[in-house]
Amino acid sequence: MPVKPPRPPSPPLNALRAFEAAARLGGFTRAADELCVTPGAVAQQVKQLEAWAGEPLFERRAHGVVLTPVGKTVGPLLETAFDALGDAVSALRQAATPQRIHIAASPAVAQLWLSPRLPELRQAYPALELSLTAMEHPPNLEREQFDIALFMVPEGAPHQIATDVVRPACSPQLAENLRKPHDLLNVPCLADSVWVGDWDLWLAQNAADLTGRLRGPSYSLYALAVQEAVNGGGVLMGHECLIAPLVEAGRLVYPFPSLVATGLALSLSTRQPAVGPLAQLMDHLSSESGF
Amino acid sequence: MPVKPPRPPSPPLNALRAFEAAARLGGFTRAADELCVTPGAVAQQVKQLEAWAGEPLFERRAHGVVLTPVGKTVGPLLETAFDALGDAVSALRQAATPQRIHIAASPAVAQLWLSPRLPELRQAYPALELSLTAMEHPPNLEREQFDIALFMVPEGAPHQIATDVVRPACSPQLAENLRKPHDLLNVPCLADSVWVGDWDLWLAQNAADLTGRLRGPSYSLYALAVQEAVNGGGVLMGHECLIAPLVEAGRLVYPFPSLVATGLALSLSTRQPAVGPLAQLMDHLSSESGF
DNA sequence: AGATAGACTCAGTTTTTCTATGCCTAGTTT
DNA sequence: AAACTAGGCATAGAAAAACTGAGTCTATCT
Repeated sequence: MPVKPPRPPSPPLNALRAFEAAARLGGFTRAADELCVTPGAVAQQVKQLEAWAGEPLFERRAHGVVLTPVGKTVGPLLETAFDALGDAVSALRQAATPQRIHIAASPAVAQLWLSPRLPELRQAYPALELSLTAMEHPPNLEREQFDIALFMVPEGAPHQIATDVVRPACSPQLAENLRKPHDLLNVPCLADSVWVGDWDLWLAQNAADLTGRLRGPSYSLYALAVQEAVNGGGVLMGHECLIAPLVEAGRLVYPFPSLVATGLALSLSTRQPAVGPLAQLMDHLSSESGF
Repeated sequence: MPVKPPRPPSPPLNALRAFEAAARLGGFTRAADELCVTPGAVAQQVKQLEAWAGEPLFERRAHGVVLTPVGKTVGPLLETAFDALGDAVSALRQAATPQRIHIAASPAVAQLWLSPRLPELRQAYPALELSLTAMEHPPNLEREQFDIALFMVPEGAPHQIATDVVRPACSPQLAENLRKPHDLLNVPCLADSVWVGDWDLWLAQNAADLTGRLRGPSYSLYALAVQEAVNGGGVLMGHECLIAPLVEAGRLVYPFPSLVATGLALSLSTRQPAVGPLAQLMDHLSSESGF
């Protein structure tokens, strides 16, 4: 009859969070990514929670983990709880510093779409403190401290700003050598390492026999490829909504008329109730489809 | 336009918990008590959260703290969130180790009421691993890892096992010298440092003029006072439901017939849905009013 | 005026958490 | 079949966070 040991301990909150993320995302690596730590850290936290519970919560497989029955029971409950916590934190931020707005965007969108519009935004809302973070994948707005996410996502999301269509684009000089799709074999075709399928997509509709036969450098950032195209370094698979300003300015031209939809759309998302300055900003950005 | 700084950080979970407890309980000291840390630790956590939010959440006063408007907004949200978290944790414990039951009880109840009943309980439910923690104040079952709390609380709570009535009690030998209340002036009157008002309460109904005139040692644990009374060391203000076994065994007697209700009741509480072994145990204990 | 309750600060220590590294396993590709 | 890859595991050391303890401070209460 142990009367002494002070109290039965609560499980560490961080371990619960790590488990919740791993359960929701289905893997330690993805959880680690969301929590901005290494997968090893998540593994340790989960192990700690399992030690506390006295039961394994995940079954370890070679390619990822699967929830045990106990884990399956608890996962959704924790998810709800952390959602509530996220709401509370968000309310705190909203109440304490409503003028501080964090925007997340993919690197390409941040540099090509948003960056040119920022000066105007700052002028329209001088009271706001806008900060912008570039990241590959859309953050989970329930969990991460962003107010707005601006990403290319599969069509159908609310607040769609523009559907994504692609077509080759290059500098005016280079365009003179391009009469028909087969001329692409003679120039560098710039590829982006994120949107790798773009060329194949367009070729499938326009010159299927060229698939896989184009050559050219690839870039880790789409904006770099765009820069290269502007400099006449090659033909880019252009996402219309991103390079529109450069086309209007005449620095890029479209050598071929055919455009192909990627099935994605540039879309704006936020937490459910956008109020105050955030709501204004959302409206402003939504209406901003043209330039 | 800061694009670099990895991500806007989430507030530390522990700071949120500390704030939530402080907001709910209305003070750092009480929060510290619930969290099993020192008040200084809570103060630091809260300060950390305030630093994160960029706004004070509490207004510091000489006698405790009061929530600022922002704090008032966020407090209830966090409370809800941590309630949900508590539910999830509780479900985890229930799912992982249903046979492990933690009981919290006040020291007096633990030693005098529960302890004698434990052997029988263990025999009735051999599969259960019962552990018992003694504490002064009832724990918050939503937050602390107890399955059952057994305390003297103001009457009206559900699962009341016995209403609390007091009357003097002493060893049979000592009782021979006690014919009328005024004889109490000639013997040590044992007092408990927790239930300090007991004597006054009884005297008020039976010999108001003696109030404050009785003398005798006081004990930090009621069970010590009981032991002393059994040994003939003085007259105890006896809580009937706690000393009943000793009275039945003839080791204590009641020298005066008058009994007074304290307005408290021994009651059993648990989290909402008691299921499985826990529910059985609850039933067993509830029905256990007599001995 | 003195006592008190409650919160604050700060330094030092303890505890927790994270990273870095290398290893292991089981699908997938060649 | 062999090599490759994705994802998890374990460990040690390093970094960060949390906690304690002691001494202060300041409005209320007596």
